[in-house]
Amino acid sequence: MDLIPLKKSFYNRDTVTVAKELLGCLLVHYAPEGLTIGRIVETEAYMQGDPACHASRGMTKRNRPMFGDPGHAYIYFIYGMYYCFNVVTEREGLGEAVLIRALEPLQGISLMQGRRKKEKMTDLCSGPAKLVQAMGIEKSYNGMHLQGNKLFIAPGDKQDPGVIITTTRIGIKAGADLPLRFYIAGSCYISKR
DNA sequence: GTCCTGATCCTCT
DNA sequence: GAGGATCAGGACG
Repeated sequence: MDLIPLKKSFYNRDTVTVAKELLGCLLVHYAPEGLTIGRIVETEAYMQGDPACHASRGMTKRNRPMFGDPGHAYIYFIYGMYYCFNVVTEREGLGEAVLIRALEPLQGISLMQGRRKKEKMTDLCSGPAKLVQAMGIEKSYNGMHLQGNKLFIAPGDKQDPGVIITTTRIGIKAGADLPLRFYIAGSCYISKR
């Protein structure tokens, strides 16, 4: 399969479109310990005017990467223990992003199992904080662009990712009724609930 | 400065 | 199904 990073122009579009088209794409991380790859099976869109979006109340030290160039990573710390991985979308300065919520593990499975201290395939990447752990993504990647050769997203090997289901988002209160969560129908690697 | 909340996950019942 | 871990931001005084 081709492991060529998606171009900046892919991300510099409507956030919902990017969130849908990221489904089926591959998240690739060349870590010192080895290569891990996961197929994106679940995303959520966070947009301007959305109370749940960190950027909805202007720029702060924490959310500054969200206002950067499209195609940058925005990684943020939550609940004192976990990190979530987002990709910045739309034009620079707008402050929109897509949260990667779940992956189907493809390569580096044993590495993921070691990092997660879990054996089951469905326990490796079935949640935003889990996949960050399994992929070995660190907070130092915050604000980094995804066109390099360490951490990036590549087009999926299949043209058609399958049927995309649109539902309301998970685990948030503000804006909970907005249909901004997308996942691949039938995948057993999504974060359920 | 204090207080509260959260785009979570894990470990019990 | 419920509660704890654990900390940075944001709201308020």
